[in-house]
Amino acid sequence: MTDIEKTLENKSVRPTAMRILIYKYMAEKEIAVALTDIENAFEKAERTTLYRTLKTFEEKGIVHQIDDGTNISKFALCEPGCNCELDQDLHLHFHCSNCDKTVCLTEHKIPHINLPTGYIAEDANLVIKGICDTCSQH
Amino acid sequence: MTDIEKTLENKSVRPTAMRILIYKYMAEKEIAVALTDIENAFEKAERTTLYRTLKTFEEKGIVHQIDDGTNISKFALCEPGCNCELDQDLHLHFHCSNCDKTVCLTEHKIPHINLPTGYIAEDANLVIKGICDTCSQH
DNA sequence: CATTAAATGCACTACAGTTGCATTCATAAT
DNA sequence: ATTATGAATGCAACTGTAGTGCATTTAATG
Ligand SMILES: [Mn+2]
Ligand SMILES: [Mn+2]
Ligand SMILES: [Zn+2]
Ligand SMILES: [Zn+2]
Repeated sequence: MTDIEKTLENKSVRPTAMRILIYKYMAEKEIAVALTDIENAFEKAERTTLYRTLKTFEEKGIVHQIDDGTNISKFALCEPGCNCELDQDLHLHFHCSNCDKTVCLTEHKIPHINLPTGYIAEDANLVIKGICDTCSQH
Repeated sequence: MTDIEKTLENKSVRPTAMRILIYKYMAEKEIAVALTDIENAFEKAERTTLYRTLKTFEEKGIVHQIDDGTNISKFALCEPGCNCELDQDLHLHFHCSNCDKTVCLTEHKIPHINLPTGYIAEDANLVIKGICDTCSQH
């Protein structure tokens, strides 16, 4: 049994062939991926299966969904120990307006924000847009 | 000439009947509105006209577009003196998961964030999700 | 009134997201 | 080993937002 299979089983997700492929694909990519990215990476992939796989992964805390402002949902593997299903891993995300990639800045947490009276915060999303490290070198 | 007409002309936007109506509608609403909200508010409204009106308003700095994480673009009137077309009015937004409304917290600016080396910030979007002041009272 | 450009209305496209249902597959019980 | 069961997948279709092309109407100008 491979590491990926173990990871999936630990999260109560049956390690099917497609799920393992998707997990591996996301692990190799260092950036957040869209449904369409995965679809294009595997010629034989069925959009619905990918969609439901990502949904399952998200529900089981394997990936987290990212809204980077492009109106296309991105997904990234959760770090080990990340409890984002409890909204307790509020790291920020960076979207490069040049190469269009979105990355997790897992070490950079969203600072605490004081809200007006009556407002109760449950979750937060912070996206910085700009030029990524790769693009700024050229 | 009404105040609204003056405001539009000051921003080099011709104050047509529909534009005045849309502006008035947004001014009366205290919350951010979606294209569909406006469409439903005026039976006779043409979706394309609303779409292009909001686009014009945004280009001329009359409204700013808000990505509140719902994947439905919202719009809100800019405060007087807001220069959001220069990405210099980085206030945060609050989205209520109960009543689904989105509000500008114009007094609450997005704190400065230190990024890893090589990353250049140009814009930022911070959305807090939770329970709004109205919903938390009940 | 005639000219001209902006604004609007209508039709249609593009695409991410989503769902229903039939089929296949894996697992566990018999 | 066979069968029963539910999960996973494949296929088709639908939804809703966003966006574009083009003809027509409207408003400003001389
Ligand atoms: Mn992330
Ligand atoms: Mn705002
Ligand atoms: Zn880049
Ligand atoms: Zn509310």
